[in-house]
Amino acid sequence: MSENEEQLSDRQSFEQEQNELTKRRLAELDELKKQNVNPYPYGFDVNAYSADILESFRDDAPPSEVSVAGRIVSLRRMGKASFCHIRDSKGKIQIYLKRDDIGSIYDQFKLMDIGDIVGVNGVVFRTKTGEISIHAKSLELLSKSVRPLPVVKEKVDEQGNKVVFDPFSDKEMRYRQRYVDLVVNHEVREVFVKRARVVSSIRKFLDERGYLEVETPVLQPIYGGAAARPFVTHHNALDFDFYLRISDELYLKRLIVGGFEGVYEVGKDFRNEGMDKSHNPEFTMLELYVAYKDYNWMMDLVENMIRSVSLSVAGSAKVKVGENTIDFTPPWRRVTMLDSIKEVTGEDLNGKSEADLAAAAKRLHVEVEPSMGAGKIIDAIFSELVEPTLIQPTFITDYPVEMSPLAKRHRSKPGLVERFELMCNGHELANAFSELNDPIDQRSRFEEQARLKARGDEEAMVVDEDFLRALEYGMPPTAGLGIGIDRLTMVLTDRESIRDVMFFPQMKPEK
RNA sequence: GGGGCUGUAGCUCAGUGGUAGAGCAUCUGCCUUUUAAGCAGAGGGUCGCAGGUUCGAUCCCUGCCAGCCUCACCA
Repeated sequence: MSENEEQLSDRQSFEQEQNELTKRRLAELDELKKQNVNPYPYGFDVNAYSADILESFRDDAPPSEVSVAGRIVSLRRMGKASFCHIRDSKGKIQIYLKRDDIGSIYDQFKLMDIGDIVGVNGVVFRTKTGEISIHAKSLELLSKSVRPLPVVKEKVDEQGNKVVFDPFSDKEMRYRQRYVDLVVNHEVREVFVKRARVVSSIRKFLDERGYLEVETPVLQPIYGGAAARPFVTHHNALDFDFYLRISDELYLKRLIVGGFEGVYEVGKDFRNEGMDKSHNPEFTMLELYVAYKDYNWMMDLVENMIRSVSLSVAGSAKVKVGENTIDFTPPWRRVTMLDSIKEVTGEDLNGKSEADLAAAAKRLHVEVEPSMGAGKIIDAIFSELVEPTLIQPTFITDYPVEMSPLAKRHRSKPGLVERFELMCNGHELANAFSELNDPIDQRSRFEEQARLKARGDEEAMVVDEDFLRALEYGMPPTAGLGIGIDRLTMVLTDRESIRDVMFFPQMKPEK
């Protein structure tokens, strides 16, 4: 079937899909056109918003006239007078329409429905039952809705709690048709407003310190900077397969080599792996690299930055997340990975051989594979036993070198690197290190990764010769940081699924 | 990938091996300050898809599709 034929067939199926409700609305649309009403006009002069009107209304003030626009979300018709609520970007407000006041417009209004977008001009007043409303002098259809919206009703009970009836709650539909979710479940909108504030407050914080926001390639000939499987795509003109980036790291460090002393990028990374409550195939990452600094300095910066983000987004350094209250007030606890394991399990793994580590894992009922090296065993014990216990923001420091091929060796602890992860609410929020800038060591670390890859580790890194060449020219000592913006937003908005902080989380295509 | 749960009207959900149900929404009538408006009446369904068992399947069985939870994997 050709593309055109498919489109044609889609249109036919849309027509077949029309049910009684849709047909009814299409008939109303025709009737409005017959009455010379343009159901899709070009604009409307708005001069007021629902929430502002409700806030500024005074019973003893002279009546004020306003023009508002929004979507009809509830409707109560009583013969020759009607009430409806319209929702605009700031909230909703009741409209009162009386036939004797608006004449033929009232007949047009009878052809409108929940879901239609209207502009209203009228006078603000308070009804008998006390609700601040707009007494319409005119009403104009701004967009006719031909597909019925879920109708959610709510009331406030005696205790002052909002009770919702028939909520639009089907998760699949809420994600696939986020536009409906946003219209009907208005509180969803708040999450995304906060998300935008997370990003803008990070930008403000970093810009104020003089770091330069940059953009680096999403399509990369070699992927790197993280342990993950990539997506592959094809460039036709070059006849070459590119990878969608799994991280920005190696490009940003090239810019440090080039002489920028502080660069950051906020962008999408793509990882071709499983999906769950904290993983989406594409996600947003902040990466920051600052020359002449190390990971200790970076911990200070992260504390200050996230405190400042929390203040901007939540209005406080303390945030309620599920059952817990998380306090981002610095300083945060800093503990080495091995010490944290010792605290939780009583096992001192410092300097232990691989066999000793495997035995310790067995004692702790942590499953390990024979193929796992020392670093992976330690990581497995940490992930399973320690990570879930870390609710308050905590820096876990000094990781085994074999887990961190891009991090600089620890200045005093053999076998470890200068790396930290920020743990919070039982999850990792950030990852950072003193960046490895020794080109000889970097080459041998890549070669070790290549050996792992040859052994079947699909997530091992590949050797990036151009990146090595850049390091050979010389990179200053540098501190690097990555923060998962989605996960940070989850904490700051108290959402337990990454899907709830993304407008359009990945879904299998509808059939 | 394993396990569990789910899919019935526009929305939220009951339900049964024998013509498919409710509330809200919709439609008709009445109603000029209602608010989960109300009163009276009416219409609306490929019971996710495809097979199988059966005289008969929305229900039982198998496969598939999609979603959620969970484990594994994974930053």
